[in-house]
Amino acid sequence: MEAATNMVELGALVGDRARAAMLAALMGGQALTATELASIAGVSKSTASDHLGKLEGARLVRFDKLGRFSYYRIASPLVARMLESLMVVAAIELPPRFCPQSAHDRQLRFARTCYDHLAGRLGVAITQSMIERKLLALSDDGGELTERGEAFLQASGIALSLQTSGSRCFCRPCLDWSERQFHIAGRLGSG
Amino acid sequence: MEAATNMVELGALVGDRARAAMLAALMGGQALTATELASIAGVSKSTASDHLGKLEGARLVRFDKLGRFSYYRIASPLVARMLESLMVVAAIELPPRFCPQSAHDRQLRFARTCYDHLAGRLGVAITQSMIERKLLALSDDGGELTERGEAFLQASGIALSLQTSGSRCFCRPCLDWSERQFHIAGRLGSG
DNA sequence: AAGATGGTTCGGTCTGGGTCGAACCAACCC
DNA sequence: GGGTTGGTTCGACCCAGACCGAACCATCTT
Repeated sequence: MEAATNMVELGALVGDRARAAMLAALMGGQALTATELASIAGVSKSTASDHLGKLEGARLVRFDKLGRFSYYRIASPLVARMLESLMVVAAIELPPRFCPQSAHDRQLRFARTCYDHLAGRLGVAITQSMIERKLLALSDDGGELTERGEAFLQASGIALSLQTSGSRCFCRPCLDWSERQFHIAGRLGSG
Repeated sequence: MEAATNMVELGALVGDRARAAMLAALMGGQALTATELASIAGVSKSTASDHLGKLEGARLVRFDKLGRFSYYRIASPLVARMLESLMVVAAIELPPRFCPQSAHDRQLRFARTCYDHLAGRLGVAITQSMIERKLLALSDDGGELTERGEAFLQASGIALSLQTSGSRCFCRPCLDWSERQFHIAGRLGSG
């Protein structure tokens, strides 16, 4: 089963406290420096450098050198979606356990971006509201604006290029790992 | 970053040769016994039992006891999609390397089911053919049958309940890890 | 030039967890 | 009952890899 060997490598990469903390932080969408990531992960700079080297070697993250700073970020939307799906399963399938919340964690749960779209309590609330007001209809793997929804957005002055022929899905549901509710991914979510 | 701790556990679970081999085997969709999985993973029964216990503890797999046999299977479609996304990233993002193919692997690449829908060289070929003949249109996150496509399936005598109000998306693209091409997931793919 | 800061490389240490065999339990068959 | 096979538990072993500090290089400031 050679096909599985790469998956092993990938899992092992994510299956480390420090690296996972770094990846989770980078899921915020903005690039972070090596020292920032070391601080977040709670390891020394040398250890962080080692980890980041491995993540970069596996093409999970990319980095740009700006002067003496190395700005790391998630390598691709594909990687982001993989991590998101990991977080979803981690949040739902794993047996519940005691999980103390830091102030920073609470703040993150309120409003955060999920790589490239709005998430957290705020993102979920907006989505729920739109569904209740019948502006939006979501299924398991896709979703669409209702006619009322289109009119509503037009009226709100939100400009949207509604051509659905583009390569990116207009919106898709993205199960939020912190709120365990759906929010909106795709073009609509990043508006 | 407590939110990441569960993800670590999950990654570590997948990031082991034996467990990944078991999960990959179970992605075939059919339930397998502990001994079969031990053989596939190339470990002793005791080791396999240990691994399966951990996977079951994390709710990644479920098992039913039938007599003295324990039949293990993937716990949920959510887990299957997570593993699929891992395989996709593993196949694409990781730097290419020499990867010898066993006869069994080649066979698997030709026709396999991806948890619950058709995949492998065959599934990809069907999908490509349908797109070329303009029976099907796929975007990044969704897809739909064209009018020609609906007519074609009707004519082929393939019965489909086309009510899109159901909870499951009619079809969605699923990037194949072995062929690196799209195939069809969702209701259409399992028909 | 000198100092400060970001980042990497290199040895060396140490622990978590993957591994097995043996003993044991449970279900089936004769 | 006695034998066989599927599966789990336990104890002991061992190694991959996570970690750090120190030395080092690169970039920027003064």
